[in-house]
Amino acid sequence: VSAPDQSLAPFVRRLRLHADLVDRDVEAILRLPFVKAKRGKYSYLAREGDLPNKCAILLSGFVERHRMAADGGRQILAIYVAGDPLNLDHLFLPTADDALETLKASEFAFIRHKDLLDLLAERPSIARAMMSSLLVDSSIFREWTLNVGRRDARTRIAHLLCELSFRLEAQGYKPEDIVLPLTQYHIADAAGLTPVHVNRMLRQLQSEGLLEGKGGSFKLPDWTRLREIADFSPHYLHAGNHNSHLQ
Amino acid sequence: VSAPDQSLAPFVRRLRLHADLVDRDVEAILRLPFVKAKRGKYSYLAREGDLPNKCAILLSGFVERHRMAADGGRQILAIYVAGDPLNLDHLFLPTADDALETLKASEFAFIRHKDLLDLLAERPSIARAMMSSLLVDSSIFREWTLNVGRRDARTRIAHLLCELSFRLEAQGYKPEDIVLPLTQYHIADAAGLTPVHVNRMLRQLQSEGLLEGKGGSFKLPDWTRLREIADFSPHYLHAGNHNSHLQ
DNA sequence: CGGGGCCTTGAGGCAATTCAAATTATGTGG
DNA sequence: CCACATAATTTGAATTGCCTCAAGGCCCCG
Repeated sequence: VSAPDQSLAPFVRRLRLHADLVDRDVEAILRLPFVKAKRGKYSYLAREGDLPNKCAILLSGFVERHRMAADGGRQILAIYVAGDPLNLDHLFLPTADDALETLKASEFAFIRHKDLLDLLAERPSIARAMMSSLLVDSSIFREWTLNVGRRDARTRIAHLLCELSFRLEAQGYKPEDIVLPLTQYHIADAAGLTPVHVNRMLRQLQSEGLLEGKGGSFKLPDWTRLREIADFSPHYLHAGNHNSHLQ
Repeated sequence: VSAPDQSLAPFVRRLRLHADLVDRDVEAILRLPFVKAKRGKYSYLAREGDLPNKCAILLSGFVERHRMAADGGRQILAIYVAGDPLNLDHLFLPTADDALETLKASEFAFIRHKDLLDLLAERPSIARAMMSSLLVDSSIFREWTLNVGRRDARTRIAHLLCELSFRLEAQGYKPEDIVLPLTQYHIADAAGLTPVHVNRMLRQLQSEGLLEGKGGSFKLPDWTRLREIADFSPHYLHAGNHNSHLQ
């Protein structure tokens, strides 16, 4: 048997953040049938009300999930990084409740629901890993509510940047290589602020030496101090919390 | 065989909102071993960092889930009603990331993780129902982020009340019987506002005829109009969206 | 019938918004 | 590779929704 295609390796890395997988599990995932696809910047993968029959895994790039308010306001609800599954929800809920849009040119693997469900039925340890992954995503949604509901603008923005940076590092990126492809509009919509005010806060963070770069690509030179002012503690991400404690 | 205890019937009703269950499924759930318990008003069921080995199902009453910010601010992240499972997360993630606290005297069923996991392994349709339930909860978390991030105070509060009322109705309560046991502090912490401002908004809603009662027990006399000003549409609750579309 | 939690109201302040305009990047076709 | 169009950032000034601080009143429960 030849070595399988490594395209889904980032997905494996994501699953391994939260649960143990043995080699046979990994092989089974890598052998999943999938269709690879590329999308340009600001391209919609799904819209509210869609009825997808495939799950999308983000292999490279960045994707954002959002929902609209009646007055036209957009709330970004999640930002996905390489390795993240984007819409496992539709394995069990038919209709999409959010839109998915790329933040930059990105690559995806589309996996048919049936193929994924078969795998989960066959290999319980993969099913557990996927459950953990979904539940961590859920915990992240809650942290975003806390962020938007109870933290001031500066803290809120810092927290968002910390989380993304932390998740990218957990996925194997080196801190010094991390570049976030966010415009100030995206940060505003993720933090529940206006772009104007985001701008002022970013300049403040910059003058404090906590932030570098601009034009949609930020770097974080002083991770430790940023973390403090961001009220960021990574408990809620459950990285390294494996579920081997269960029988 | 005698008719099983009906204590877990509200849980069955919750699961049936999102997925189909046959009679044998229902029986299997009702026969789960559980410990019944009562708790008074404002009693903690769990705190951040706990390592529970049982899942709690809310049989009657109300429970709230919250997380704290560094400055002492509390963000309520979910409000649970009779039938809701409170912490299925711990089937797959060992440590609690939020606190759970009763809003009034309530009853619970505690089910050992092992017993629940065995049931899920044995009856895939129940596993699917539970997945749907978890994913709907996840969608609700996202709606709360939108609510807090992008809606003004009046809309935000109205939306919160609409959602609770809708979910209670879906669980079988008659609209005219619905009484929400929330203080203005709870509404404030759920909506990301201060109690003072909540008070002013409630009085405004009251003067518009959209709200009745006070002292921690609200009624909604004009559901239709409240729904409009609340920017509430129940798509995100996926009630009645069954997953029989698969295979 | 007394006390503590919860609600109510007012006045002043501030963080974030709105509106508007100038400046700087980005990308594309010639 | 430059010119041009468009998108994104930056800055200022005025406004406002919500907050803070403070005090008084209600009402439930012991």
